Amino acid sequence: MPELPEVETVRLSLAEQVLGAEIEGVQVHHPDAVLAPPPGRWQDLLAGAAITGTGRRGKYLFLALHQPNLADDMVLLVHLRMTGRLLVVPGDEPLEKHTHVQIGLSGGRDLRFVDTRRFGRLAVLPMAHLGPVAAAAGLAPSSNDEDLDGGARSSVKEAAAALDWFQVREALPPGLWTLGPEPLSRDFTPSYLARQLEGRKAPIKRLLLDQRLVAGLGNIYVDEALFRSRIHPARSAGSLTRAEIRRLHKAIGQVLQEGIAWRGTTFSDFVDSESRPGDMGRRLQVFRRQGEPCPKCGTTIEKTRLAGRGTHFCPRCQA
DNA sequence: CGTATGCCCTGCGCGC
DNA sequence: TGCGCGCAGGGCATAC
Repeated sequence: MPELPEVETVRLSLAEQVLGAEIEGVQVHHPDAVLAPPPGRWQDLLAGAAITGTGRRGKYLFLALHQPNLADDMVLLVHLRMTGRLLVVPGDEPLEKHTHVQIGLSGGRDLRFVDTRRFGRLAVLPMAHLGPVAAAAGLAPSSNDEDLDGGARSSVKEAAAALDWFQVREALPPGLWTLGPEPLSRDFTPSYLARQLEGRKAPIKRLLLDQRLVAGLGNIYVDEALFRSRIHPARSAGSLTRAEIRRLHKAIGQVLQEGIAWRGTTFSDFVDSESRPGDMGRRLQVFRRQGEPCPKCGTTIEKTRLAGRGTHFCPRCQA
């Protein structure tokens, strides 16, 4: 299940592999995988575009696309959800089952979106319409002024018009516009976290999974951060002391950094764009370790259900 | 507004 | 060996 470290791992490997590549063709094999524009428009819209940048915001991954025909840069938005994979493979490789979108690149390679469970989604939109989200994701538009002469200029269309962006905007996931701060940025401070938790009765785990509070945490890293800060996942958020909030804030940063450093957690599906699994799984201290001894105190790790999710914790360390 | 629930979807592991 | 069932869960619609 790709969370922030897994999405960042995919972004980094994609940047190595496809930055500067040109898109030669697009085939949408499963229409449900694309939110917008309609599947039939992808080929014309993307063919000839160059991949000029990568970005990430929470669990959303972005590729910046520079199409010489268009006045504005575009963005390919990807959410991997549970089992989505973005793979770069030789273009003549047989299509793996559940390959929903196939993007042919210069150099005879394919960028493929493969997703067993079909929860993942792709979209193309004008970069300008991502607004502040684009900047927060680390995307910067490139100018078309330099590579157009007067004749070409008159034929340039705006990406907004080409994409019928009103429809595109309607189709985008609403959660994209309400993401909380990046947990590894300066915006995510202990005092911000304290303000968000103040007076809240909900279990701390449920709030940490809410992308509006902080962007990019999922089930794995929430369980790990709560273990490392010695807080029971069912604790009422408003009952956390200042010391506990400081510990939690620190643990969130550490566990995410560690996840990125080890290139993500692989249980079954997750791989980066070179199909390499991540090594963080063996570093996890409680997630999917029910029945094993707690690495700190030896007590048997338990698994319960909280906020609709499997929840792992040490009943002794996390009082 | 805050919170709880069900849905989407496929593969896998379990019990019989 | 085969079959059916439950589980896995991110995000969102819906209900209260």
